[in-house]
Amino acid sequence: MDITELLLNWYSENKRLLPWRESDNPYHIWISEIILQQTRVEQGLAYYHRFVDAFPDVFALAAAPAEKVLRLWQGLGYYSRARNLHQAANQIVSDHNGKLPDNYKDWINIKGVGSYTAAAIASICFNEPIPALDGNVMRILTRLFAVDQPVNKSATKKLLYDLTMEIIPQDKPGDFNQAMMDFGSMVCKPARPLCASCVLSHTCHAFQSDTVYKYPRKEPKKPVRERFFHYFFFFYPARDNEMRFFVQKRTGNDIWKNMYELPLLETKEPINRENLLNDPWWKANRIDSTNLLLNGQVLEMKHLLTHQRIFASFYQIRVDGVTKNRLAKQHLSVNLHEFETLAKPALIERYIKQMNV
DNA sequence: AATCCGGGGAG
DNA sequence: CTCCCAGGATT
Repeated sequence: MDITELLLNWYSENKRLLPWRESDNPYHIWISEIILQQTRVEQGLAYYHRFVDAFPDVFALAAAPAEKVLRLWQGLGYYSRARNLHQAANQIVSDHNGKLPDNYKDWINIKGVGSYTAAAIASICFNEPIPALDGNVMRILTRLFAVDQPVNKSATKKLLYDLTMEIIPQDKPGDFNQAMMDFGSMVCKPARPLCASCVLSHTCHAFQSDTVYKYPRKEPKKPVRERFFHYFFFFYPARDNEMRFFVQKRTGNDIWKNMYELPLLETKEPINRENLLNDPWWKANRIDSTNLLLNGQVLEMKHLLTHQRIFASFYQIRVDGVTKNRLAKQHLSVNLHEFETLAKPALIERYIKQMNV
């Protein structure tokens, strides 16, 4: 038996039972593929259920406010996926009468859909024999064929694409692509792959030469950027004695675009209390910091992203009437309940939760 | 072709 | 801690 046949046999006996596999609705496949980009199945599962429940079809998704889509995505990361998905739904409704594309070429033109996702949808839903190269697949291939080039290079990806083109079956490309993903996550795992029980080990160049640990090769990545965020929980009692505080929406090309956070003073370096109070930020926000922070409590939190390390300090400050009015001009005033409905970074969510303890 | 964009789980 | 996950857009 050849690789393809062995793999499909393995798949028929070991495939994972996943909700989107019980459906032949391209919308479900599409949503699942976007959610699972750079995201483990276990992490994405609950989001998938909530998402298709809230937005059962492309029309519901297109009609939804962008803020609601982003809020549902909260905690999943890579939020451009949510923004693009919403744009894509509107794109499909306005340009395609709400009919989802039925081929690779048209899917690749949809916002947020790249070569992998277009290949996955086209092969699973429409039987187009196009390789869907994700991290799992590239790991399997580099081991199977002992590919020495680093996988985080586009030239290597092209090579692996051509290799896969050789073994993808014309009759069931969807099963093949999904089989590769399951096989990669269950057998040909990043660490401690199950070579002893692998049905492909006899043809695996890495296994045969006892060099599985060398693959996939990766070019070292550059060090992460460090950032220092100083968040201010400016609170005040409203007329009904309910606590309200100020938040703002992040704009520009930075992390957490369009999500809500507390008023933020960012510095390039760690900063002491005195320099913090003398920062031009206060003048820019027209706040008199002279008597601020004197006995406010500070909460330190470290937040790790793939490419950034954020050291966050949270300052709780009760503001007087004048400061409140100043802040109100450039910030949104909310209570805890209202803030709950807004999309916010995991760091902010973590702070709010911790605060209530 | 390189860089940026999140968050969480495994080891 | 480090690495990786059903990658894509931007530059």
